[in-house]
Amino acid sequence: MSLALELFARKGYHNTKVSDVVKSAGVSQGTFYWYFESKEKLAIQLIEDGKEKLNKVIEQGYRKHAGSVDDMVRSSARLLTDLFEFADQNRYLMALLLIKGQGADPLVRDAVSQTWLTFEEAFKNNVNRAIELQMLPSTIDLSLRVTILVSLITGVLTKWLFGPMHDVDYKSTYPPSEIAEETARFEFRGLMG
Amino acid sequence: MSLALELFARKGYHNTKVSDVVKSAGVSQGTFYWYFESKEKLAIQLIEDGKEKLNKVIEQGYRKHAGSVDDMVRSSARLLTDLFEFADQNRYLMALLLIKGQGADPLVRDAVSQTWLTFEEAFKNNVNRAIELQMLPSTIDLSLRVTILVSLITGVLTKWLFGPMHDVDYKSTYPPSEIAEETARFEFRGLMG
Amino acid sequence: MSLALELFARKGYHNTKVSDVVKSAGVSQGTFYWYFESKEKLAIQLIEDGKEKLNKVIEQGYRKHAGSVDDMVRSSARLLTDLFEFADQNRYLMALLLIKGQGADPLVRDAVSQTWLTFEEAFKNNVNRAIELQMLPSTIDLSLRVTILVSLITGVLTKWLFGPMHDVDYKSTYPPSEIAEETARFEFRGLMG
Amino acid sequence: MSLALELFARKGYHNTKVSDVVKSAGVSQGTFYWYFESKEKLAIQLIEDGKEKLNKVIEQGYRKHAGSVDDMVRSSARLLTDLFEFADQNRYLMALLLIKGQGADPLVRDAVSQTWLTFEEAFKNNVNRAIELQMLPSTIDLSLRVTILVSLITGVLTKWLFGPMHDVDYKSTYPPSEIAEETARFEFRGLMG
DNA sequence: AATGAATGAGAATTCATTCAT
DNA sequence: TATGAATGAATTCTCATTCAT
Repeated sequence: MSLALELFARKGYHNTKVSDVVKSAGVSQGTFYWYFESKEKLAIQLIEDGKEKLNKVIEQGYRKHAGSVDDMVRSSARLLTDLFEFADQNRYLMALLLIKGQGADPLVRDAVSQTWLTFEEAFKNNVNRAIELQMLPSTIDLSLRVTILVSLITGVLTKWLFGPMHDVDYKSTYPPSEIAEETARFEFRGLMG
Repeated sequence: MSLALELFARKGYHNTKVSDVVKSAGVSQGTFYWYFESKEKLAIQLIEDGKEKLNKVIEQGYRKHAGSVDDMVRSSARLLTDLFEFADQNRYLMALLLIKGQGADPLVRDAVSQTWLTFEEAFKNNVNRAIELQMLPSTIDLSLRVTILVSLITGVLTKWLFGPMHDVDYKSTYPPSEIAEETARFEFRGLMG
Repeated sequence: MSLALELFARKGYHNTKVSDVVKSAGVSQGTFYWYFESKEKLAIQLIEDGKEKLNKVIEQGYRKHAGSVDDMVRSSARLLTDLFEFADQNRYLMALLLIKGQGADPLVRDAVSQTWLTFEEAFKNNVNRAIELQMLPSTIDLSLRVTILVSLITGVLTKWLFGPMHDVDYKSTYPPSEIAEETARFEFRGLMG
Repeated sequence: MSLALELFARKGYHNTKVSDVVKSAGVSQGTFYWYFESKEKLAIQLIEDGKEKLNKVIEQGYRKHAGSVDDMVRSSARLLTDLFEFADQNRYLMALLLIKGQGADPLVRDAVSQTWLTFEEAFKNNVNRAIELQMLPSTIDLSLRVTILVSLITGVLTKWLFGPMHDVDYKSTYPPSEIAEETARFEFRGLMG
């Protein structure tokens, strides 16, 4: 299955044939259909499994106590570092979620979109929590700012992971912590208004 | 051709069949091949035509004179407003460039990637210009910040245009100017460090 | 038309597209159909025109008077020299008749076959004439020997013109007269029994 | 596969559609591509398999010991009888090699040409052997005579198998042995100079 | 559980021919 | 006469899926 994930990530959904998947796994075509209902279902399952893992990372960073501004930037940076590290260790999953999934069939695309909806929801909760704890000013356009924030994070993540040419094997020169801190600074300043 | 663009944008490259394109245009299958070498070449041509138009928008916003900080935010907001308005009026093109292109065949993907490389280059020049004019502090990690900036812009653009579900017909509640201004503020604060 | 002949000879009937023919002639596709009913008819016409020319060559060599054995070999060699020279000057025609024509459509193939039937007939008449003039012994298996004779001639002609790889641009090291004389010797000895 | 060979022989390469082949075999179109990479590869494989079989026939006739002139004619006649019998039992193969193959695509044509190159080589070796054994005079133009000899054989073979109209179902009135003997006589006289 | 041969519904593309101008 | 855009039927090939073993 992780072999299939790599293939989807590298070649895209449509350019990954069932025959490619079984070849890489060293089994027969028929065997594939004993394990998976269809190619589409396999892709959806891969995405949903990935969604769970991704959510766990974000939930762990969920803000619990109030703190100073410094605390806030630091905890944001920590969460983003976790996220970037997770992403780096799950490149094929991220490639499917960030880049290749949208070229697939409707149900696969929906699974990808759901993943990012959940992701955004988690961030919204986190920002809301910061407002509750009065670490951030409450503004009317919170939703817009969170939108921008999530766009910033996925945008940076994509570029950091895959570079400008969307190469699955791209390796950024920046370590996760550095990109996370810089992004957190953008985030903080942006959210502070 | 713009009909094909819409189809690519809506259904993706692989799920848009040549038969769909000709049906929507009301011509025969053979006629398609009188005008286009292949489906792949058509997609590439659409992307390259779009790239030109997109570049024109950005070039017009190129910074010429020094100015105050306020000037800078305002001129950035103006450029972004132009960009968002262009994107809004060329939703199908942007869908292909931002979302659907990466699911296509290698040469099509390359054309998309080239478009964003050029895009990033233009922004880098613009920021460099601002540094020359001493509107921005020169920092070592300019490249990283521009990367983040471009990620921010494409991320916001994608979400504003197509919403969280990547729906081609999505309509944001924010007008171009507002999203542009808010993004410019993020940008400015981020770039100022 | 001679351009079409060359294309048929080089690429074969099916691999020569009407679009190739018109391109080489510098006219439009439509114009082709003003001059020729169809691609098939064009090929047939080319073959039938060639048949006429080929027949003229053989008819000129038709035996009129009795002569010595030496006369006979010499007149045979002369006929074959004429034939080989004609063939050399009409390589594209010969390629179509000897090699490429059989890959074409039924009616084209028939035209080719008819050409060789006529060719064989002419040789049969010539041998008959030699028997009448008592230059050759009358044998029961004349027909078989003429068959072998014609096979010999077309076989040698093909190889001499196009070499072992059937290359239209092949150039034999033997001049027409030499190959003709050698073939005539084979012929004479064969026919004499 | 032998069904495909028959179709190629009867209708020619281009007029034999993959759909014809699968229809005659009673399988689906997809099955064809399970067994063969492409129509072209199938034709090439058929030709190369045939080449092997044809070579075996000629190799068995390879001259080993010196003998009288009579021996030579007899052994030549025996080889040719074998060849004609083989050809008669492999009419479809011979039709492809002798007639239809040249109308096909370049790679198929090359496979056919290679077959005849090998064939000629084998005959050249055989004649050389006869010269070594001093059964034939050594002459300068051996190469020319072998060329003529091979032309004679393929020419006679073609006519004997398929008649003047190149009809795959043609049946000559001469038995293999008779045509072989007559051809051997032509051959012998020709080679003796 | 596993195989691998078989399927068949399309897919892109080709090309001889037609036709309005 | 000549054009070139348009046609559509035909063709090769693909590939997710099925099924007998």
